[in-house]
Amino acid sequence: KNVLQPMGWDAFGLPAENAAIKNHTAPAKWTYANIEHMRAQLAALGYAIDWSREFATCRPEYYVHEQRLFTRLFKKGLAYRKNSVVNWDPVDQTVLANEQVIDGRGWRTGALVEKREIPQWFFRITAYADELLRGLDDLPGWPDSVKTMQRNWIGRSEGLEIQFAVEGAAHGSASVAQGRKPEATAAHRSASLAQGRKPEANETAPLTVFTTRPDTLMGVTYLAIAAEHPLALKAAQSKPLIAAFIEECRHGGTAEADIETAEKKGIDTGLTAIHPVSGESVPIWIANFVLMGYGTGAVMAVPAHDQRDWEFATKYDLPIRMVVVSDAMRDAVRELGRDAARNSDAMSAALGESRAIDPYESGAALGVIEEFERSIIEDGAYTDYGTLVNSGDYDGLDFRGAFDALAARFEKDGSGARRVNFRLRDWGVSRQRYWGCPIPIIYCAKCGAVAVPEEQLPVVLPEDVAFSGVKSPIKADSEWRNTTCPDCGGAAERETDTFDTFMESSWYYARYTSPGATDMVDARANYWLPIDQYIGGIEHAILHLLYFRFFHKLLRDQGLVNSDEPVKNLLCQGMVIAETFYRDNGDGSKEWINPADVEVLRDEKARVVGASLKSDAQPVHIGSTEKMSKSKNNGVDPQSMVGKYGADTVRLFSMFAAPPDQSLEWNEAGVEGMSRFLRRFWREVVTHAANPDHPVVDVAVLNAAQKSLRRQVHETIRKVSDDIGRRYAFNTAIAALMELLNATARFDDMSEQGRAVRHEALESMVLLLNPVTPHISHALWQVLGHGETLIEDQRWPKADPVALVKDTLTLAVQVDGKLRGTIEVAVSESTDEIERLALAQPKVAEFVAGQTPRKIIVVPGKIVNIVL
RNA sequence: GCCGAAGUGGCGGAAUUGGUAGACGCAGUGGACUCAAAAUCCACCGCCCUUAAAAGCGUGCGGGUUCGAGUCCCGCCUUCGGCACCA
Repeated sequence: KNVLQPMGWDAFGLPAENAAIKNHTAPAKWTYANIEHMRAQLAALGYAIDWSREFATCRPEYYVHEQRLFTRLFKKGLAYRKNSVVNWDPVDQTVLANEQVIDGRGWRTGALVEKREIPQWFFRITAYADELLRGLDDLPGWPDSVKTMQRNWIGRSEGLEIQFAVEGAAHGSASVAQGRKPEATAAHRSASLAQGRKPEANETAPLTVFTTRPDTLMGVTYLAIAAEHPLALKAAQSKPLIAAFIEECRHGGTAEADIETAEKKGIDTGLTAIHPVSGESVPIWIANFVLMGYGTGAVMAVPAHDQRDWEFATKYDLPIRMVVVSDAMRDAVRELGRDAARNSDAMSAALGESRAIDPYESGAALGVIEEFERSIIEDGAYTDYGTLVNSGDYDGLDFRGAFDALAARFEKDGSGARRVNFRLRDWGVSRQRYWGCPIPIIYCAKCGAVAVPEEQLPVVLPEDVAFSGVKSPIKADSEWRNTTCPDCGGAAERETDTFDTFMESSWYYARYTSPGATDMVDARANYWLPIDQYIGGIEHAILHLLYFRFFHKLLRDQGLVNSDEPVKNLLCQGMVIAETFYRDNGDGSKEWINPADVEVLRDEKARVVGASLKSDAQPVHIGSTEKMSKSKNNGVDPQSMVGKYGADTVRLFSMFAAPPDQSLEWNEAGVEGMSRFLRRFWREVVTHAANPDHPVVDVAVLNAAQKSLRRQVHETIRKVSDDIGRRYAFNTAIAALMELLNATARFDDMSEQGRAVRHEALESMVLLLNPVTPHISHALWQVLGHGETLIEDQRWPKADPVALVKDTLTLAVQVDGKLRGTIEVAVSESTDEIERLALAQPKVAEFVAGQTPRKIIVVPGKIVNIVL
């Protein structure tokens, strides 16, 4: 019960390098009844693809398990269908991956992409958001970085949902103070922070916003809604400019990165909302950075205390109203207020007792406050928590106080409520592909979406389909598509989307425990799960590792497994990265060229100045350095190295190159050294074994040199065990073994005990290297005289505490923190004697030069620092 | 833009809990062996000044804490991973 290692699930789907299929130039009739068929077809086309590592759940015989799970989730409401916005390639009429949309890195850019809403299937992962978040606290064997990323991704936030009544009439200039100067704001302030007036009966349903900063509510100067918001669409009906803006928002990627980095743009709807506390009218804008998918698709904008709102307000000349001051500012004003309050103590009393404050009552305080407000207006939002001002009844409260007071107020009149919101969105599992596991749904005009009954599962793909150019062939295959409704028996159509391959990577580990099971897994799963040690790339820190945890909980709730989490210990490897090279195809797409086919040109300082294709010597563009991937064609095949040096050398080399959690730019320089090390090791063992007797170490009679080598042997055993077993630091484990080999080679004692110590050293090294170089270790174990036993059956060596005992230590001696010499002291030496020896050290004495040290710091076993 | 990492010689990297920066390996330089080459072995190998020694400088940049900082704190820069359809 030990280690499960994920296999390359990239091999699940159709290989991206199969250009014939991607470009729809494959034979018109394509038989792909199952993966085996597809492999044969690809082989016939000359694509050598090794499917032996393929994970089996993409095979039709496993469809039934996923489909059965899906139909059960569908009936429980955990799987549902809704419209979702995707990146659409209008030229190829296909869904684009976000990767393909980003300018300079992918195939398509801005204008060539549009957003399109298509119906998609989702798994309700958000129903498990809280459990997925809390579960992270019970995963001590996971890296903190991954847990932090998952916490942030799930993004639990507490806030208020607040309703703003919408007015039909266009707002006039009188509604909100337009000026952004402090004087104007002050003037405005006197105009009204009056009692909230009740919204009148409205033509339009109230607009609900979610905010985590209700303390800034009185600073709201506009509302922003998503381009897809119903209110925006309604406004577009009568206003062509708004319709044009919404259309503009339909272009550009759907990726969060695109939205966050895009220029902030907006347009006034002409509609206004009524502030629920002040009763003021605030304009409603459409903004490209507000997403329909997040929260309610509408936000309250507080430019004084949110940087994005500030930028938007500055750009469109919307008012900025300060309603929170920093605690430092509050304290400063309090001081000034105290000074100025000989007669009227209102200011300090207010600040001290949380009553209404008016900083403008004190001339000195006014200056300070005005300065603060000016800095907000001119330099940017103040986004930290602080004390409320300009907020009527709420003046003087802090964040928590304002939150509670406003929550109570809105909950009382039903115009708002406390709410926990998650950033996490439901998992879209539909893919518009013609391979993979079909989604077992039938659409009936009368009954709607109906799950295929379990006894009719699995739904399999048709044997023969015809490519029709741009669409998934099964969508055009009316014979397969047309069916009857399982409920009413009427004419109906099958869902033609298939599942995302993240589905397979979410349960393969569980299936591995139960080969041949008739259900997804059987009782064997509970013996093996959770996995003790899982290893995977850091690029999966969020999506795969979250879906995978979610799926495990689904399996648990189906009664298939009895644990809460799939994996106890997680090691995330860094990426192997490599440079990318490409040529523009002239249609916005790029042809990616493998680094092996490229000649990199360098100047005399070894800086890269250009690159050309080896085959035609014509220049190619140099892209960014990225993780190796099929889509960027920047993978390197270690097979040529294996052919030249052997698998053990290549394994040793890749383990030695860097610690596993660090990313590494692949470079074959250095493999020669690994080969050299293994050859030396081989020679050392064979030379030693030429002498057939293997004397046993007698600790009592060892001389100093023998003791010293033996100590190094056992220190190495201890270090390698810790490096491999606890630290996953294979590179330093190998370095320690190299040092031990160097020491052993220098050790030329041919006496009986000399050979005994050498034998122990070499035998230990063979055992310690076995996990990394199993072939050579296996052979050398035999060479060392173990003809009858296998190294695979040996116990891992254990450090002998007797061998580790040391008599003396070397201490570094610093003068004023600078290293000036070292001293050799007995392990048990007293501090006083160490101080005396340190001061007596010639180099140290020179720097002390007769001065009396102010302080001598002795850190046992490490260092002495003499402070002058 | 946001979240998570990383930045140390010519190169990959080491320094595990704040305690001798550069282990180990590559590349390089000099030497031994050899008719010669390969292989192997020995020595040197951060920067600066220098015949040499000594001193000084040095872990992306700018500050700070500490007897002592690659390691901790504050502010930046650059690179990599993720940002929901690459998987």
